[in-house]
Amino acid sequence: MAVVHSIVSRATGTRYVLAIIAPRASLPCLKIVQDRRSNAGGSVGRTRVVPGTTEDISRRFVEDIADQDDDFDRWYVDVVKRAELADDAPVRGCKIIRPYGYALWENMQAALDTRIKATGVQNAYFPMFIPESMFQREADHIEGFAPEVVRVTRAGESELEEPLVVRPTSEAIICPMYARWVQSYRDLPILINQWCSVVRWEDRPRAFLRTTEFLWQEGHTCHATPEEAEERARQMLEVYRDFIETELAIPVVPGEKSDAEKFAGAHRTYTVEAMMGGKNWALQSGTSHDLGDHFGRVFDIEFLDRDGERKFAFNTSWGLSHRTVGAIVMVHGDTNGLKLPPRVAPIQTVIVPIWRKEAERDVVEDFVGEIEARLRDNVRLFTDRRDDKTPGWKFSEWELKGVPLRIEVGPRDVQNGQVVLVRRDTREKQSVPVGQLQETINGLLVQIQNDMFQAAQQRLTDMTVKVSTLDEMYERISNNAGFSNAGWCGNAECEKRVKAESHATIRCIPFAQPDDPGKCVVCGDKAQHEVIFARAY
RNA sequence: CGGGGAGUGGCGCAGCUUGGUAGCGCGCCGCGUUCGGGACGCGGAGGCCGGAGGUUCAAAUCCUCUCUCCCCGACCA
Repeated sequence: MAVVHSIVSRATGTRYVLAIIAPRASLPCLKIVQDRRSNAGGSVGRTRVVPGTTEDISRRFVEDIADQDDDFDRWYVDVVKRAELADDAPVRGCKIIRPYGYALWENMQAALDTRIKATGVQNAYFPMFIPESMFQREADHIEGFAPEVVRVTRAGESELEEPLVVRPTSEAIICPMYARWVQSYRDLPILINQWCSVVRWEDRPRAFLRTTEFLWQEGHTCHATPEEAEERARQMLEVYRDFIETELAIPVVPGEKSDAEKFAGAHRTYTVEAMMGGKNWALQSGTSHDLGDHFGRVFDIEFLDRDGERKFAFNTSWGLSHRTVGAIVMVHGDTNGLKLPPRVAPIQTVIVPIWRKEAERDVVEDFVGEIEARLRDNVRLFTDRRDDKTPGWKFSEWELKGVPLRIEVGPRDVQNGQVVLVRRDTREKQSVPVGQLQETINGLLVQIQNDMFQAAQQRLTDMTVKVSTLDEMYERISNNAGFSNAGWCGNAECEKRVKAESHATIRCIPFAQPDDPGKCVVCGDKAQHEVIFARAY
């Protein structure tokens, strides 16, 4: 059935496999498939090994995203590019967020922004440039960010009298402004958020997950008491948890960071950690910091309290970035591409009209118009009317782009007054009479959102295992087996050793703790907490 | 910042060992036939071969220098 030849390119060391396949029909089918063992750059557009029968191959004739199990990182890059979420920029480490990816981000922004405002926070905007001297006032802060800070030293034709730092985060410019605005306890609290981009020079960029410039929101609050700041930090973490689980259908583990993993200059750092697909690595998906009065002291945010005492204010900061877009891709995606949660999907339902002859086209088009009129106001809808693509091509395309529901409308459907409705997540098809379409779609979108969350929750549960020995834990880590729960004595040395030996870090100390955390998985002393060890992006 | 690899139409690559003025697949444009799971035929457009210098009658190909990107390691949302 298939004749296979193997050729190794001298130039690149790449092995090519020529598979000549006898097809069902008379058309000869020659497929060049490539075994990627070279590290040559570039990925999109190549063809690859497709095991199976002739039928499989004709079905997946042009398959050019890597297989998830085969090479998950490559799969991620391919999907992001092919689904038109993002593209490479001419500047190192920077990415273009394309309209489809940006529409997704906008939907996420809207949902999160609403939640943030509901807690009494207002939006504002602070400049991206920070005078270097201001940035350097906080020692831990400058030390923490020094390797990745970009400085501007020239403007126009002249050297700047003082270099400007391009914000890697905005504490250093927001806190001095708070110092100016706060005189009395009556001026507190200040609750401000800003949507902006920040710049951190990165060595190993990955679209959405780690780029030189990235989009996020950063909230900065200022309080009269440590209790209030602590409460706010915890409150915003809960906002993130709710947002990520409800809108993105991604289950997370909320908890506290160890000292080593804390934000530079923070009193306490809280995090929500999610488990990605493929390698089951962790992704820090949102963080909230109780900064104590540290930044208040450094930046002179001083006020007269109601007891007549002068005091330094207590701050929090909290951020969630567009790396959560990457989380959606990695948590929900499958071998066919993206799978977007209905609540944030730019297109919730796509209509693919099908016809053979011009006469059919008119009939189908009328019917499609009727369907659009029924659905338009309640569903984010798009009709793919391109006539240079076949329906089959469109099915694959919209699956790749992760649209939750697809409506197929052909002449047969028009005749029966129904449509074929297909779920992206399960690929199940059903025929639905147009009269019931609106109702069915509304129900399915909710169902899909729930099912996606449940599936991710199931995997998180299955892939989180309590370990009691280092060997067991390292075994899991090297097998990409997911999260390992383990006792930890609280000693930074033990944490460091694990990182050096396995690349895994303490992702967080979960809020949900067992009655007895047992013994430290490293040194065997009595454990203070049960923590999650995992590799992270 | 250490180790490895690659730069040739939009994308993926071949050509280089053995110099002779660039080719394939996909994509793109036009026309026609198609269209219920990634269609096909015919006809087109598109490249000073990353850059600079050198050798030569002649350089994508040989030599020197340089830039960029990618992959693997140490740091990070």
